[in-house]
Amino acid sequence: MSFDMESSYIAKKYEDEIYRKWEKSSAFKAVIDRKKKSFTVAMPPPNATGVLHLGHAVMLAIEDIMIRHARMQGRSALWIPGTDHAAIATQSVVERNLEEKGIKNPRETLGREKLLKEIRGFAENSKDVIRNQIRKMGASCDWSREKYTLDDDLNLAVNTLFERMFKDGLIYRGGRIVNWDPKMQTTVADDEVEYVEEKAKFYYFQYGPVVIGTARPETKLLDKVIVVNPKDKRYKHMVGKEFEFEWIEGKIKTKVIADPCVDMSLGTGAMTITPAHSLVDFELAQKYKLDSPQIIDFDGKIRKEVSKNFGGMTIEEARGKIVETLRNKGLVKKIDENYVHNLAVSYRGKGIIEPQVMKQWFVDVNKKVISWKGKKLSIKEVLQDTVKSGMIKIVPKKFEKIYFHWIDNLRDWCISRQIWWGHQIPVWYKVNKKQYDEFNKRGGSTSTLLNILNVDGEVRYGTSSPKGQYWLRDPDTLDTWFSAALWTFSTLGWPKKTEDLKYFHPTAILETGYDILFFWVARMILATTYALRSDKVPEAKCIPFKTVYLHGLIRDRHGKKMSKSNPETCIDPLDMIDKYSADALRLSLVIGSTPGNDMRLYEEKIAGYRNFINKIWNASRFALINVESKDFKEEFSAAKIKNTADKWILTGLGRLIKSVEKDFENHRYSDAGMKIYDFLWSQYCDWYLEISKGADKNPDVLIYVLQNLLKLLHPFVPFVTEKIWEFFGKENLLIGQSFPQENKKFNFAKEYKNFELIKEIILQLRSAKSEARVEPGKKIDVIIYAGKHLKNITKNANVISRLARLSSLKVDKHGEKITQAKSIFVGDIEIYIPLKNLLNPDKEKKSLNEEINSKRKFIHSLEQKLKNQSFLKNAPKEVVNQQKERLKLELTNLKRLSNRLKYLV
RNA sequence: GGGCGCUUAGCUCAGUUGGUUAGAGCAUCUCGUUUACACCGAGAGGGUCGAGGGUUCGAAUCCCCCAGCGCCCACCA
Repeated sequence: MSFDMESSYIAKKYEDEIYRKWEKSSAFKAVIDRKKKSFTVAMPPPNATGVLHLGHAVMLAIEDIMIRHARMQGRSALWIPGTDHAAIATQSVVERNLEEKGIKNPRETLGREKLLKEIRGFAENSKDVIRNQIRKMGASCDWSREKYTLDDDLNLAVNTLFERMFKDGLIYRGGRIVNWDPKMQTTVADDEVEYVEEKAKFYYFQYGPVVIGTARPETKLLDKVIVVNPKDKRYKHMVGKEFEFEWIEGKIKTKVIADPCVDMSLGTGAMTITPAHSLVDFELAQKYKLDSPQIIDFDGKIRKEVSKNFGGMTIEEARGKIVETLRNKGLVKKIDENYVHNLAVSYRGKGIIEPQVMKQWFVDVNKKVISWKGKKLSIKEVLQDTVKSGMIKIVPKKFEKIYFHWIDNLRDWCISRQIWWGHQIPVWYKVNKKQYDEFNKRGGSTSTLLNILNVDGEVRYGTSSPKGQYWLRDPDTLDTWFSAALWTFSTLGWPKKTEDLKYFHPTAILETGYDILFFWVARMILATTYALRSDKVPEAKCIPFKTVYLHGLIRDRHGKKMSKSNPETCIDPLDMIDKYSADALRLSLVIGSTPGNDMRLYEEKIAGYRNFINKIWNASRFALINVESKDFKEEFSAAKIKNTADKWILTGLGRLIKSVEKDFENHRYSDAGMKIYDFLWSQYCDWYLEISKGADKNPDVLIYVLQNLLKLLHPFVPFVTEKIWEFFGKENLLIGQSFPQENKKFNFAKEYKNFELIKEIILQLRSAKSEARVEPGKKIDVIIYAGKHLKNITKNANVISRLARLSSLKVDKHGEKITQAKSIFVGDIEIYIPLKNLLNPDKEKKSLNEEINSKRKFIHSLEQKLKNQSFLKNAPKEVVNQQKERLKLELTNLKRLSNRLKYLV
């Protein structure tokens, strides 16, 4: 064994080298082995837009723990890495960069092909950056199976699924109200709309016979219908009648209808509707077969066709002007300046959402076409069943409720986006010559144009043009979550029937942040159940994963979201790796975090775990210094263990392993990590190594426990443990070792208990102003120097009598006859008690009195309890006996305390 | 408006089916440095477990109510 361990662990020096070693060893590569069970995790693909942030770091840390643990358990563990093209996010970043470079309106200036080339270059570049960052975290993923959502084979998967859903009528083109982002010029899904509270003006206008309230006067240009509640007495007489009166641009005719959806208590109880720019109004208009004229165009301006005076104006301009017009006509009744409402903004682009009626592509969530457990079910129903029936478990459970609630409110999913970066929709429209020419003349960039041209003819699926003239391919792309939804099986080769797919799917667990439960997790269930289900494939094989583990978000020390705009609290994982090691960062992200709960992170926390990493290093260093290479045996029998301390640490290790294994089963990674942390630091180092210093060491046990601890720690802190493993001069890497199992032969319950008692005694003696010392070269394991006048140290009366019981030490009934140095044996451990260091009698008296008082109180309450009939009747016997014994003990303690007090006086 | 959480030491958080006198890390203070480690060791102080009520022999834990904070969903004409 070569020995060149520095006195502290230098992560920077080793981490990259160790990662290369793992990669070279093909330890990450998952092999199909029918004798083994598979364990698959599909890595949530980071967006190919830039840099790794803490959200990725926490995901990588937890998943790597799962994977390394499974691998060490002997399962064929596959972790599929990859990246996501992140349609809107990426395109908007690239467009912004180009604009900063001075290229105005990049879509028009560059055109489709050139812009896509720009984006592709950008994405390739960030993919490289991300790959390296994933390596920096120590992620043991199978790089040979790396995927990208725009790879050819994943493209094929997307198109295949689209085709099938299209033919099943699950994907349809429909004119419905969608969330339109005028800034990015695209639709976004319902889930991608965020609401931001905003203070705005709320206007009350005289609208013919009624007063209406609105925050958006500009949408009222063409309102022609008044809606009231049928029960509303104020308006009952008007229902069904028509009115003619002066409005924004001259006289208009208006009809009054009644519908129960109107809230009488809200505003004036009367409203007008704008079907083209409000979901509720749109649904009402459909119910009563009303027109839904478009008022605001796709650029967010008033349409010229709609208004002579306001056409072409932006919303803000028009709003002011319209209110002015109405004021001049005397129709403004009141303006509420402090109206607070929620402004809908796009989750990605932060553009203000304008609802628009458009023909777009949707996934029907209510059509019953999936064969599921003997019935034809809808997407919604299958989504519900997978979780309700327990096929898929969500950790923590509270998210199951949130999931069901989401399904209840789920509407058809709009999957078409009017951007270019992504999977182009594989459908073609039959148009006439005029439409064809016009489309091409005007650039044909998005389906917005198809809407303007009113394309409404035959539609065919295909990735190449159907035969015949005048076919136009839909220029739009699919929602990025559509391809992401296929991630677990498209990465394994679907639609081809690959061996990988058969062996590694369904994946064991999906680990991700709870913030994308709906965006992604639910949609994966949606896509997988539909895509994989057939008569030959049973339901249980048609789920993407068996468990969903949702981690919390990382927040700064004040509980706020970390954002790059605040560099003071924003932590860059790479900085932290550089400063404190990847291992320390990993621990800080895992320990103290419970699934589904947000966690606060700050630098001191990471520094704390860096200290622990160093502790592992030094404990190993100490052990290795003390043991020559051929000095220990890896296998030994229980009979060879003689020392109490050895028996104690081995038993403790067994218990630790058992408990850690249980924690892994229950996804309690934080608990598992904390237990190993505590065992290594507070038991192995603070007790076992200290004790071994003065004694004849048993190198077998010393090394055995250390090696087991390294194995236990490896999933959490792979780098440092692997590096230390090298010093054992083994051929095989630690990553490929098997995870420790409890060795039942090394279970010495009696000695374990004894040693725990010794620890307690020593602690009590220590707290009595004493010192723990180890004397080299002596036979004894522990020497305790207790304070002088031990007889006056009240706390230890009990200790002394317990010591007496355990040893041959003679004390009188009050335990106060120890007046000089003594050494006693507890088992094979000798405790040496010289008396020195005088304590302050006054102080002692005071604290003694306090203690006696609190003891009295406690004894009183115990006595009350033991007199209580219902306690005696109902409490379990063991508890009663326990309490009785305790009372006895406390009474003797009280006696001793009182005696001690007398003695002092 | 509907739903879901959270509130435990100065700070960050554990506390598994109710069961000894409620725990850890950091921070603070005191002492120490011996065969690994100052990124160290030993010790101390610090909590009416958000408020109130209930169930129970026994509640941080279960139930009710109140307060504060947060999240999700819906919607705001």
